[in-house]
Order: sequence, then C-alpha cells, then structure tokens
Amino acid sequence: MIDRLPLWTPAELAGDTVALAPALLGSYLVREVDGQTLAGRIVETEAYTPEDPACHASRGETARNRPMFGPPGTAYVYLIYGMHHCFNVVTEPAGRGAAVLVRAVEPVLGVEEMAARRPNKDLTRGPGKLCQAMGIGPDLNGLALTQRGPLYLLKAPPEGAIAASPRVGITKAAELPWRFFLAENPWVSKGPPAS
DNA sequence: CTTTCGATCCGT
DNA sequence: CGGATCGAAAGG
Repeated sequence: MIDRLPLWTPAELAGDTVALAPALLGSYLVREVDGQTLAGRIVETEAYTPEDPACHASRGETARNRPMFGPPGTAYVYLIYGMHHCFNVVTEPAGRGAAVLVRAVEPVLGVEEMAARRPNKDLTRGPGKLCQAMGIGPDLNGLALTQRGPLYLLKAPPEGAIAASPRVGITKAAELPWRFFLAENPWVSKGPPAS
C-alpha cells in the first residue's frame, strides 16, 4: 500500500514554499515509534517564508529556528503556548529559512495508537493535536524527512479540489491566503473559509 | 533583567 | 471564553 510510494526528495522540497504547501496535500506523514507504524494523509498546510513577518525565520537565524535554515526536507518542531508542538517541513534551499506547517492529517495507519495518545476523539485536526497523536516531539526536531526513519514523508497526489484561505492564529500578515486544504476532506480543521 | 505573548487545545 | 504553561522575543 503506502509502502510503495516514493519518498519526497530534498530536490523536490527545494522549490517555492507557497507552491509546495498545496503540493504536500495528499502525501503521507509516516511515524515509526514503539514498534508501530503510524501514518496520516496531509489534508491541511500553511506556507511560511522568511520575507513574511509571521515566519519564525523572518528575523534571522536563532537557536530555536535553526532547523528552518537546514536542507529542504528537514523537520522543524517547536513548542507553542508552553504545551503543544507544531511540525513543519523545511523547504527551499538551505539557508533560506522557509517551511510548511502541517496543520491536519487524516489518520490512516495506527488509528488506535493515535487515539491512545489523545485525550479526546479529535485525533489529528490541528497542528498540536497531530503532533500529540503521532508522538512528534522535540526529539525529532532537525530530522531528515527524506529518508526512512522515525519520521518521513511519502509522496502521493492530492484527491479532490484544493482550497486556500488566510492562515490560522497569526497576527502579522494575517491576510495572506497561504493556508491550503483539501476542500472536500472532513479531517481539515476549522479555519477561515476559502478565499 | 523583566515583561509580553504566541503558527494551540480543552472544558465550560 | 478563559486557563494552562513555558520559552523566545521584545522592551527598558
């Protein structure tokens, strides 16, 4: 099944972030943990580029955002609001500081295990939720997603129409329509309507 | 150094 | 709609 799908390559992820954010929809995020394989289909993403003030890398490289300046396909995992984690796929050539935030996935493999990690039935509908459901934490920060390991990305085309809207939860550049989601997929989080 | 605030989630 | 809860960033 999804084992047959190809890995995303660093060369493919070196492209434009605002184009890659929708291009990642439909692909699979695979997590191998505790002898189990968990997987989710990406249904919602957001683009962040260094020219954008909402991007962590907009004010240059720091200890926190360092993975964003690594090679394309690097994982950037950070703590938000003191208690949740967000997972990003670093894009564009090394040194740029761009990434795609994965905001929601559709649970595909290891649904029971994901449910066991969550306090309620809302498994992976939101960046913090999917990190908790899939066991994505700071230990995976900086990891290469372009090779099989504890966390990696398998390329697959999206199903159905792709919609765009403003991004969720930001105050700067809040009007840019850089949130992308599969319009007909029920696992997409609640957010602004398509713009 | 001190204060502010965030790419969020949950229970009410 | 408020509280949780921590560290990075902003301010003095």
